[in-house]
Amino acid sequence: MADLALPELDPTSDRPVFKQIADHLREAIDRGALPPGAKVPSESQLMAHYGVARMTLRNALQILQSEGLTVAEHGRGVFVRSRPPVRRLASDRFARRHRERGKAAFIAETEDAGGKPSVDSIQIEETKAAADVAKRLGLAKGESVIVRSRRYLIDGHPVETAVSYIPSEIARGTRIAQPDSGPGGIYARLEEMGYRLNHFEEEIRCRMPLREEAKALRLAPGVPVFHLVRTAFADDGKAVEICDTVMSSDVYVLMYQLPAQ
Amino acid sequence: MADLALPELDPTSDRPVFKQIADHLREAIDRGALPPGAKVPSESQLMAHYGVARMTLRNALQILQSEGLTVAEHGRGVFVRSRPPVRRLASDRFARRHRERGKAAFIAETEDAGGKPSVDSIQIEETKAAADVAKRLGLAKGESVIVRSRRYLIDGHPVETAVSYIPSEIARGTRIAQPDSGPGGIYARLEEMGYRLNHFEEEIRCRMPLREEAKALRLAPGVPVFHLVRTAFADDGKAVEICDTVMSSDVYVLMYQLPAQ
DNA sequence: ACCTAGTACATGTATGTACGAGTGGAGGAG
DNA sequence: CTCCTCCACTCGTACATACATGTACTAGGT
Repeated sequence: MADLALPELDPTSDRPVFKQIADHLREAIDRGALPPGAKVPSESQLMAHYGVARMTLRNALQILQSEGLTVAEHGRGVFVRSRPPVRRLASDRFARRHRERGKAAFIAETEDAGGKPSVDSIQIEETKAAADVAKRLGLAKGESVIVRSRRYLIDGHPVETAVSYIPSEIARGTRIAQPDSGPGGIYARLEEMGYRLNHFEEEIRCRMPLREEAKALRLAPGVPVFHLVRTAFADDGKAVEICDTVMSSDVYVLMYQLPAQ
Repeated sequence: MADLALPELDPTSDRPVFKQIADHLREAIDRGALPPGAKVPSESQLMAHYGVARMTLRNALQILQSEGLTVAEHGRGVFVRSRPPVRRLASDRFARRHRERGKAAFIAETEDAGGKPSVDSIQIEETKAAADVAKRLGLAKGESVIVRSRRYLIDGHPVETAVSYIPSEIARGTRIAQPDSGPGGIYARLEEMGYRLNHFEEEIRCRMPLREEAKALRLAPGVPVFHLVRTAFADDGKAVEICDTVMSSDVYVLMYQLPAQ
């Protein structure tokens, strides 16, 4: 703790003690005195250093945690998070040339990056489309859709959940309604069936995860998620699929190319 | 509080009390019993209802706040956040046809959406490019860049901060190095100067804000930010500008179009 | 050599108290 | 009637204490 050089509290400051302590630790992290993976001094050590109550300290540590700077591990200590964004999604990831290699976008990308992709929790059901889904797909309210849910993992770590909706009229009885949708994924099947894909629209939000999302993606506290809704349009201008995905923000960097013209 | 129908605690559950309370309140919010803007029962009311200590309650409320579901207002109460995403950035926002209308992207978009755009804190300086900036701009380390910082507001509320970097060799002595960059913004100036823009690349991350960012954007606790870095490429393939922006996630939804081909 | 119990230490949960500080309404002074 | 003071209620900060629970290491027994 010596090299940390944590300053003393400033009793004249208006800033509350627990925030001052959080500032000191944050600064130490920024400065590199507490590099990623390093153990933050324990609560008792910090209590002794600052001469404050444990609650005050926990409030300070809570701030850092909610900022995503640290993770607490029960019984072990508090550690500085290391968050190397691993995956980048480029804007040509759904290009037909990739699909023709016979691999779904996620699989191809992950292997290219040297990771081991996997998919689990695949569930398929058929239900009436909810209002927003129906709207995006251009369906009448109450029309039926095939719902494909699954979770993507890289090297065993969950990174993304995805739920696709395809009009039942298109997908019923096809391989799209099977757990294994076959080489090239859903989009390859759609094209085989004559729905030549024209373009995609992606809508991106950023927010804190719901409880179930945090659980499914094993997110540390203070980690927000990308919420991405992609709509696939066929050549006739009709939407043929929408895919609702929630992605851990630690792992993803999204990349897009925009025309200037 | 009667219509809230908050359940009693389950003493047999393994789930800690403060999390159970958070669950109840979250459920009430989801259910609509606590609509956006509604006042959450005060700490003392909840203490009476559940028969727990104040700290326990504050822990529960802290969870909701860190999830971005509520905001506490000192002396008034805790309220359910209403967060209508207002702005959508379409992927053609930098199309030349908009630029030729003589308005910068932000101004045009905001006015179209019926808001009053403004820009403040405009600062211009010239410094040596940091490593990552130099790399993106294809400059040698230590080469000089013009740095334009500013903050964008809609109806007086800050929504985005942006910092642009342009090689000094290009921008020095031009209007780009002036606080008012003129009609159509930086990109219009670059094209006038013969750097015909070819395409843009955007790189999007999502994370919790730093303290200064939260302050500059007046973010409530539990609100993450989009961190977007755009690189503008001229027809010769060289990068002519990069723009590093931090956007409040409750105000923005980003939209992109991807080709299928 | 191996396994186990104990122990020290870490964070997690929960109670209680006290006072500070912002908000807004009630009620009295002018 | 208006203004202002005061008070009740809100959340914010900080203290002290207790016990629960997870982790890692050590000493001891088998």
